[in-house]
Amino acid sequence: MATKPEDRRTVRTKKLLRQALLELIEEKGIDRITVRDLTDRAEINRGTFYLHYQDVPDLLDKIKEEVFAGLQAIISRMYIIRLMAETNEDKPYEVIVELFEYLGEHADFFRVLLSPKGDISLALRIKDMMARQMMAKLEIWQPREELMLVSREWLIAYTTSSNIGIIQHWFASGQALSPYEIALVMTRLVKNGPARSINVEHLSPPEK
Amino acid sequence: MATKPEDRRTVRTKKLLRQALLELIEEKGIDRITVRDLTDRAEINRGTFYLHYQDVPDLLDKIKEEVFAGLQAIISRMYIIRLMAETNEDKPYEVIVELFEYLGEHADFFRVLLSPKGDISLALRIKDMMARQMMAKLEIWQPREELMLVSREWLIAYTTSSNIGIIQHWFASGQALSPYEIALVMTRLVKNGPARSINVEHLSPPEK
DNA sequence: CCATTATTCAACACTTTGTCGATTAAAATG
DNA sequence: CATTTTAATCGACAAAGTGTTGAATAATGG
Repeated sequence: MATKPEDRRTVRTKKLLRQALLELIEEKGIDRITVRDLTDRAEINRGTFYLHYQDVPDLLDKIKEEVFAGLQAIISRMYIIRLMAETNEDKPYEVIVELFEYLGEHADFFRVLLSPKGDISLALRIKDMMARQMMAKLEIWQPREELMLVSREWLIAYTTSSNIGIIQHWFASGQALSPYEIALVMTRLVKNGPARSINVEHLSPPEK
Repeated sequence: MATKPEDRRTVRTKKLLRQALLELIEEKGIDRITVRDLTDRAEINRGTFYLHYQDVPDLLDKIKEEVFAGLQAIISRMYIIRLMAETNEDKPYEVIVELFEYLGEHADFFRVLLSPKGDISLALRIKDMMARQMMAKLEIWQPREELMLVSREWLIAYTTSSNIGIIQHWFASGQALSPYEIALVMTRLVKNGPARSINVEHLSPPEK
């Protein structure tokens, strides 16, 4: 991946456009952003935009690619099944801590793009990464699908989307918890499931 | 809500626009659809569009409102906590069956809008409906938050997004399961959680 | 049948788009 | 430092989309 170092000017232009895009998405949503909006905000010539990108979605795609590589690296080390089956102490699974640390480092990007005004396809791509990883591991660890309560397909759909949901809510909360704390929350939920997490034995049903 | 019955012509126009919009979203995604695209596809005059809607997002909003009412009615009868805490037999929670029946009745709409090319805000709105409902019930059923493994906030983020994930995957699979079957899958996952669903006791770890 | 109203049609000014050639400014190179 | 290379700017362009208008036409409801 060691490509030629880019001209300082193009680096500056791309950086300004990235920043302008994130700001504008937050302000008016991913649609409704024109090339002129971007270049006005970034204070560059409109023609310059077309020297680097085809259109607004293309710019977004290029920016996404930057973070995908790092994300893929972490997710590929994530053994959700190991988390489910092995870890017994009340400690967060380390790779999940790393995941949230990485997300936090690129918070300006993820906070905007995983928000309601962001880009649905980003969340889907992350989900897809997790799903592939999980399917590969699951086929080895539990080859007898008939022993499972639900088939792999549905378990994966369930788990990946709940994980994304926790990530999205973490940013929506303004990253209220530390990577360690939120990883612990996720670990507990995955290991115990939602039902046991409410502590059924101590419920106070209104009338019963 | 018993408003004046609409002129046949406006009913026809709105129906054609709805159909055209869903087709075009599927073909080219929610962005990139122009008013001209819509009116060409619907075979109506471009000016007619503006007699009913302000712009493309406005049309989408109006169409969404149609199904929200019905959805809200079902979700308000959904006691996810009851599902978690009470039901012990291996039967799907009835309200979830109803939910999937309703989704199936409006499959043309949900299939497109919950897909990758669809509208992120629809899924978020449904999640929000579920979250409000769940928070209200949870505060009554488990007033002592400190007894829970994770706080209400995170439990709700986890549960609602996993539910949306199952719904999205159901449409992505071409509604491969019946409402009863998919409701059973969801019931099992919510009650047992992902970890127990893989049947940990019978795992075959590669080397261990 | 008639009054009402939705739709059509052509036209309007305006914005955005994508591209282009010529010019200017900055960076890389030796 | 001087020279070459390349990025950015500028103005202009046709094409397409936007949102609105007023007059003509057609369908509807009573």
